[in-house]
Amino acid sequence: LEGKKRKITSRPPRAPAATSHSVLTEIQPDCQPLTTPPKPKEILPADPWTPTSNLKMLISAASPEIRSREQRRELSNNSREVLQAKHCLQVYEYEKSQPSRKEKSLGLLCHKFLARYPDYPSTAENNYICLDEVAEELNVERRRIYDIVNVLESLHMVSRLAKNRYAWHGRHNLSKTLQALKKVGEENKYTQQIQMIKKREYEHEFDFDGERNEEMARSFGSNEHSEMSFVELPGMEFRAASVNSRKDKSLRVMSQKFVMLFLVSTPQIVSLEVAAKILIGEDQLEDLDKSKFKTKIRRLYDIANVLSSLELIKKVHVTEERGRKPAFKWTGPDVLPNVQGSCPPPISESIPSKEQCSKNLFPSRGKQNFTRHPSLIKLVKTIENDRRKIQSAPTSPVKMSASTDQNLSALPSKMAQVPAIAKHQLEGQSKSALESNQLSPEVVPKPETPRVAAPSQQPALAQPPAVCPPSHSSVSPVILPHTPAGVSYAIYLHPSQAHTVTTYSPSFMLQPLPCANVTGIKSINSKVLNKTTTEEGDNQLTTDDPTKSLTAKERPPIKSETSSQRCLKRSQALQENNLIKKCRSDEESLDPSLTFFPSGYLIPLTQCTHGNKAGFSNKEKAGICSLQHTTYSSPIAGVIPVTASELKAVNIPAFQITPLNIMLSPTSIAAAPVLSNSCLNSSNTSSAQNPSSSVLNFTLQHIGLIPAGVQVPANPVLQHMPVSLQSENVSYSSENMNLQEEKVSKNILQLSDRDGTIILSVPSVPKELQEPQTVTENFFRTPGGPNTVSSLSANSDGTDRISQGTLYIPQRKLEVSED
DNA sequence: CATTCCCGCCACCGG
DNA sequence: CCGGTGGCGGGAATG
Repeated sequence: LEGKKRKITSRPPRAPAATSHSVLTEIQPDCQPLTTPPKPKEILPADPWTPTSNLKMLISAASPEIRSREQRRELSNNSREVLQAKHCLQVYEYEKSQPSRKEKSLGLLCHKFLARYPDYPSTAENNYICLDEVAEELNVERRRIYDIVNVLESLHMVSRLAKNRYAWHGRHNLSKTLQALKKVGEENKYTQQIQMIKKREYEHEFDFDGERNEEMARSFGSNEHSEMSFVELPGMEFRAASVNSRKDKSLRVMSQKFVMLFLVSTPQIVSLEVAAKILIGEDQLEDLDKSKFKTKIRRLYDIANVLSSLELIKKVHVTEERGRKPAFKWTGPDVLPNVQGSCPPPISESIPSKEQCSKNLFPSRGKQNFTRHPSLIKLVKTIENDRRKIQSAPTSPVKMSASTDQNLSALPSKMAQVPAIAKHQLEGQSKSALESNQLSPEVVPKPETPRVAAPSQQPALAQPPAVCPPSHSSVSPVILPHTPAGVSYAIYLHPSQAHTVTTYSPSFMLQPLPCANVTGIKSINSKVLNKTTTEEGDNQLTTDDPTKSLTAKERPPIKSETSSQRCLKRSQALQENNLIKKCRSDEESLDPSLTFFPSGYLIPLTQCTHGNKAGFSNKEKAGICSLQHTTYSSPIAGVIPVTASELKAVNIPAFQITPLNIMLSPTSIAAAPVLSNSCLNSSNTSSAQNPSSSVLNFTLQHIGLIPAGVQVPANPVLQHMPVSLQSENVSYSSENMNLQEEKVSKNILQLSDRDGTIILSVPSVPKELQEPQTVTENFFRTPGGPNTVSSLSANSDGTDRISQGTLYIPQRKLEVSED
C-alpha cells in the first residue's frame, strides 16, 4: 500500500485553461495505471476510454466552479452531446462520489467505521475490532484507523485488547466517561483557564502581559499538576492494562481534554483557538510557539472530526468583531452532574472548596463513577483515599453496577426493549440521530428523558431523577431534563415557594393543558434578550430543505391560534434576510401587559412520553416545532398553556430581566445567596439544538438565575428581584432560532459572548433597566461604558466577592453559525 | 489568501 | 529486530 493511489486521486486541482480535451489526455494515462486494487472509484463502469466517460470523470473531478464553467462553455458549443454527457456525469457524481478530498475525510471514514458496530452492543457479544481488517475493508491506511480508534478510546468506546485488537463497547460507557471527564475538567479549572485565555485575547493580547501573566500563572498554578494523564473508567482500566501500557498518548489525552472543555464551559461551544491554547498551555505555558499551535490545531481537527461523527460535537463558527473563528458546539448528551447521591456539582465555573469538592465528587456510595486521575490526587489527597476505597471495591464483571444509578446502559440485554429506549433517552442517541440527520441536522436528540420530580411520574425505567436532593440545596427546583424534541421542561419554583417543597409533590407536577397562545410576551422578550445569531449550516450529512422552514417564522396569529405548528426553522439565507424585517414588525406588536408568570418560571413541559424521541426524525423537517402539543404551565399560579410555536415567543426572561439587577456570572453563581447548583447545572445543559433552543436557553438561564436571586420576595411579581444570568447560555442560539429571538436580541439587552466569554451589552436600555446592573463576570473590563456594574468574582481562595466594574458593552454580537 | 486536514515519514515501543 | 503505533508537520484541497 504505497502512496500510489494518492497519485490517482489527485488531479490537477485546477485546470482552468484546459479544455476537456487536453485534460482528458492528461488524465487518461493516470487512470490507466491505477494500481490500487479495490478502489471503488477506480472501477469505472463504463469503458474508460470513451470520450464521454473521460469527460465524466473529468467533470466529476473538477471543482464545482470549474465544472459549471465548463458546462457552460460546452453548452455554447456542442450543446447536444455535452448535455448528455453532463447528465451522465451527474449520475456519476451521485453514484460514485467524486474523488474529492472529502471522501477521504476522517469524519467520513469514521462514519463508516462506526457503521460497523452497534451503538450499544450486547455485553456478551464479542465485539472485537481488528485494525487490519477494518483498515482493509474501509480501504484506508491503517494510520487513519489509529486516529479514529484513539479518540474512541478516549471516550472508552473501545478499549485496546492487544496488538491490532480492540474491543468495541459502543456508547455504553459514554455517559460515565463524560461524567468523569467533566469532573476532571472541573477539577482542572478548565473553565477558569478558558476565561483566562479569552480575557487575554480580549485585551489585545500582550498589552498587559505582566498582569496577565500573573493571573495566568496563578490560575494555571493551581493546576500545576496539569500533566493530566489518560482518564480511565473504573471498570475499564485493567482490561486495557493487559496490553496497553502507555495511556498518555497525546491524541487520546488531547481528545479527552477537548471534550472536557465542552463539558465544563457553559455555552457548550469551544473554539479551536482556545482549545489549542489550553491544551498547549497546560504543558508549557507561555510557549507561544506558532508551529506548535498549528500542529495542535491540526490535531484538534482530527479529533473534532471523529467527535463530529459521533455526533458529540458539531462545527460552528463563532463570529466576533474579528471575523469568524472555527469552533465546535457540544451536541452530545448532557452530562449529569454526578451520581444521584452526591450533591450536584457546582456550576461549572464555581469551584467549591476542596473539601466540598471531594464530598461532591466522591459520594461514599457511588463507587463506580470515579476516575482515577493523578491530578486529582495532587489536588485532594483525601479524595484520593476515597477514591481508592471506591475503586478497590469489587466491580462486577459487567462494566458498571446497574444498581440505582443511571446506568441503564449497563443493563443486560435481556431488558432489551426497555433499555433500548432508555438508553436512547439517557444518552443522546446517535444512531437515530444519524438517520434523522439527513433530514435535519438540527434536531439532536436530547439524551435525557423527561422526568418529573414526582416519584409517581417517574418512568419505569426511571433513572435517577435529575433533581437534586432536597437536603442539598435550599432551593428546590424541579428540573426536568430536556426532551429529544428539544422541549425542555424544567420548572423552577420561586425560591420562596420552592423552598417549602422539599420533596417533589405531585401537586407541582405540570399537567398538560389545552393549548392557548400567549402573546405579547414575545414582545417583551425582544427587549431583554441578547442578540445572537446562528447561521444554520449543514454538514455533509444534513440535507436541509430550505423551503420548508420558512413559513414557520411567520408570527402565528396571536391569541387564539391553537396549535400552531409552525416550523421555525428556515433556510439560512432566508433567515438572515427575514429576520431583520421580521423583527421590526414583531416589535410593534408588543404587549407588555402580558406578563403571566407571576411567580415561578414557566417552563415548557412536554408530556413525558418516551415515544417522543422516536418521532423526532420525521418531524424535524416538518417543523422542528413538533412541540406544538407541549404545554407550559406555571406550577404556582395558573397555567398558561402555550403552543410550541409560541414557545419561543413566550419567554419568561423578558420581564425577569427587567429587574434592576442583572447578575451575569457564570463563575460566581455559586456565590449567590441561595443557590441551587443542581438547578443551574441542569439548566446549563440545555443546548441550542432545538428549535426553540435559543429561547430555551434563555429561559433556562433565567431559571437558573432565579434560584440565585434568592432574594426574591414572596411577591409573585418579579420585578425587582435580582436576577443572575448565566450569560453563556444566552449568548448563543441554535440555528433554529426564530425571528423573535432575533429581534429580541436587537432591541434590548445584548448578551454576547465571545466563545463563551460573556459580555453583557445593553444597546438600548429600557428605562427600567437603566439602573445599574449587576454583572458577575470576573474579567469584565471597563471600557468606559456608561453602565457600571458590579462584578462578582471568584477568587482563588474560593471566596467570592463582589467587585466594581463596568459593564462591558461590545459593539459586536456573537454569532454562532454552522457551516 | 485562509482554513481544513490528508498523507505518510519516521521515531518509538512492545513483543 | 520487527512490525505495530502514532507524533508530527508538509503541503494539497478547499473555502
